[in-house]
Amino acid sequence: MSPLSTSGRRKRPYHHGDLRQALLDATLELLADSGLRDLSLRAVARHAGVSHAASYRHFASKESLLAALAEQGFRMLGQAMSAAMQAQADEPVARLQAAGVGYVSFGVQHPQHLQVMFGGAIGSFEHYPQLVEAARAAYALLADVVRNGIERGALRAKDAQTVQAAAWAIVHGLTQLMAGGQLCQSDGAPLPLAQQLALARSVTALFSEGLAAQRPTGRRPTAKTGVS
Amino acid sequence: MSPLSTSGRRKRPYHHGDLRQALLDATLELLADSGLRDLSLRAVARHAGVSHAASYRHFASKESLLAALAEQGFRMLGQAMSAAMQAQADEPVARLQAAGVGYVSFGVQHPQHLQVMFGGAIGSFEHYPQLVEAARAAYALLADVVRNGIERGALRAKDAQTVQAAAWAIVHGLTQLMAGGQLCQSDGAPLPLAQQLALARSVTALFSEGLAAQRPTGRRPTAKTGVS
DNA sequence: TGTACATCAGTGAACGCGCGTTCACTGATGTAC
DNA sequence: TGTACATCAGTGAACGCGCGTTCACTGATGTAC
Repeated sequence: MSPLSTSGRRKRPYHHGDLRQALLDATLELLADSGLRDLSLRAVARHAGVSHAASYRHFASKESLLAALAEQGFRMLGQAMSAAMQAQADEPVARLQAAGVGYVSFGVQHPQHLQVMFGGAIGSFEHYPQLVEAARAAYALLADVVRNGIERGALRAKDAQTVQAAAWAIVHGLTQLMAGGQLCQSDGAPLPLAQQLALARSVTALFSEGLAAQRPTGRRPTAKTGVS
Repeated sequence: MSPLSTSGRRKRPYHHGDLRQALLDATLELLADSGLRDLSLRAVARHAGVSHAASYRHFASKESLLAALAEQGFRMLGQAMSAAMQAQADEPVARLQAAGVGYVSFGVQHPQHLQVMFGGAIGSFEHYPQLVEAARAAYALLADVVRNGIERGALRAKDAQTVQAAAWAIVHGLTQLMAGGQLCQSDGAPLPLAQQLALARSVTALFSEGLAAQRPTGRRPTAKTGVS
């Protein structure tokens, strides 16, 4: 990216090349180390190797840097859900589950983005129209797959809004609980990624099968069922 | 509480009476006004009408004050779930739903507690054993009603852990999305309390009925169902 | 190809601020005798 | 009932700090001619 190699003791060129992205990257690294609470704009600049005033060439304020990162996060979330759904046949229950797994999968793999998106760092989304739009678009993916499933008679319908809220809530809650360390191993250590994804699959399966107009195996409880 | 009335220009007695609780209350009020991000111990003391050093007679640090508040929150959460369940007959599906409504109801009515409990203000719960215990106890209520329902054959069983995680996730997610303002009216205004509770009831009903071993009305889709 | 000049990215010093925490203190309380 | 004294809750000044933001500046780039 930078015109001169930074290796070999060459002094860093006066112009950075892509400081905007470098600041966003530095922010993610600091968030991974110490969390939102302790994040400062000065530390971000320090981490990116520039003076702390330099960031004002790219972001109007600390909050607007975080808003840019949150926007990036919502786009990534949308892509994660889309990609997961496209790997499915055109079957509403399977697509709903896939979208849910995509949501959780994004969240547990990008907890820094999650913090900025949902951690209350941004006073009001309304000041950042592109952020509002990105968030809306991500939610719409989930809402659409639910609405479509209901219209096609594949999902039990109360009103669509209830089902949409429920679908959002379960994947959001699972993501937050795992990323926040509340849902963890019995010794308190966070679940390894593979187990997080496995839990995401089984929870979303439970939910979307419970929502299916027909029970998958007919009308008896699932094959796996057994009273212990 | 205070031995002399504070009205009538009587000067405030030197000893407060119950400064500990007054500091907790002041914290809640400031959280309601401006959120965790801007909360300072000095402002809390100012709000409670004492010098900013006084709080160190009651809390070792800012974080330990927040931990005390979080602990209080988890106890309230547990009470809200217990109370809601006790209003039900001894029927697992209804009790699960009631516990869920209790969870959401607590959260949307005490968003300041929620921030302290789940907002990342406390670096590590492990430093506060009573907090860990209160959080564990609250979760156990939800986990127990699920386990009991499965053992009695009233809830479909994958493994109990999946169902417990799913139950926790859906009520937690719904709470966070409503308290955080993400789940709101079409004009962006937060839902009024009555609608929040109504949504809590319908979402938890959808979930717990989807989980019931038998569909409530037999084996056809719910009475309300209709393709739009 | 060479030069003047507008543009703009990054610098470094400075502003003013409020923070968390510590400390030696003072005022009030209650208990032992 | 009265007094000495230990206890402890609250005070106010101080410490040291890093923060977000602004400003006049300088170095680099690229374009018009």
